[in-house]
Amino acid sequence: MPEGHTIHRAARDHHKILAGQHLTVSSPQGRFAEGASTLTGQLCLKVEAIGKHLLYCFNNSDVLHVHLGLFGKIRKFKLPLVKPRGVVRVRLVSDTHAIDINGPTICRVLAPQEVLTLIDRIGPDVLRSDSDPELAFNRIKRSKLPIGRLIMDQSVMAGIGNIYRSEILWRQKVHPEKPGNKIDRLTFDRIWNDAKELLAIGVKHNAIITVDDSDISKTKYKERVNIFSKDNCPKCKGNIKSFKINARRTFVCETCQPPDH
DNA sequence: TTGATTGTTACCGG
DNA sequence: TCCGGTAACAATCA
Repeated sequence: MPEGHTIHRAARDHHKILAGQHLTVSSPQGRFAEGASTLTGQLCLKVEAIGKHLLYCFNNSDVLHVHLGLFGKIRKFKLPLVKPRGVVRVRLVSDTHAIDINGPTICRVLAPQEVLTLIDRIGPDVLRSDSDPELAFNRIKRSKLPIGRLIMDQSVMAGIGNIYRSEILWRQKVHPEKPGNKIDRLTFDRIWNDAKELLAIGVKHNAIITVDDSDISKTKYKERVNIFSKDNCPKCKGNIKSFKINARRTFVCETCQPPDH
């Protein structure tokens, strides 16, 4: 489920519900996230997203670090507590709400130094105002790897997932197999800015929307994207080609995104 | 039951 | 050292 927009939306939402409160942290099914229950009673200071990572920061300088991976889910409830659905790894309870986290690949408590190490290996996040896109461009321009791989490499730049990758490169007319070192500055800026805008739309609507039509939030998923998992290009009607980059499906219209130039 | 999936990491071999 | 491929892990649904 999650690309960067999902995590940023959760962070914003959870901050409202949890910050400034002493939480109860538990693991209802008994599969304990490492050390999480020790956070019970701690004051939650803030919740923030860095790339696809969620950080719940507490008064004692501990941080609950969550990464949803491919299948992780977050559910939010108003009190009173309801029975957990599926295997809930961690349940965070404030005065008003409960948050259940199912299926994360990472769910653990970090000490301050570990948080710094984590932040250090995450590239600039397109959704954060404190990000420096220069760092991403420096990596890309020195790499022979395909741009489709680089923009989804969270250490190069953070936030883009498999759907946004195909959609952004199509919108910017860049072939996903073009090597990073052939991407000029203007093209990189277009990719970065488009990612920023699209993910922000994603946060707002809680959905991946990459077509330009307005009032699109009510339509079906398939109508919100241009080429991902589609057969024909909405612009030129030509065939969409599909292949894998890094074991993930990628889509390209080789008419609108010519392999050269 | 099988396969696929909006993710990431570790490990191996070239 | 770099890079591609593969497996592993997570949960759910068609």
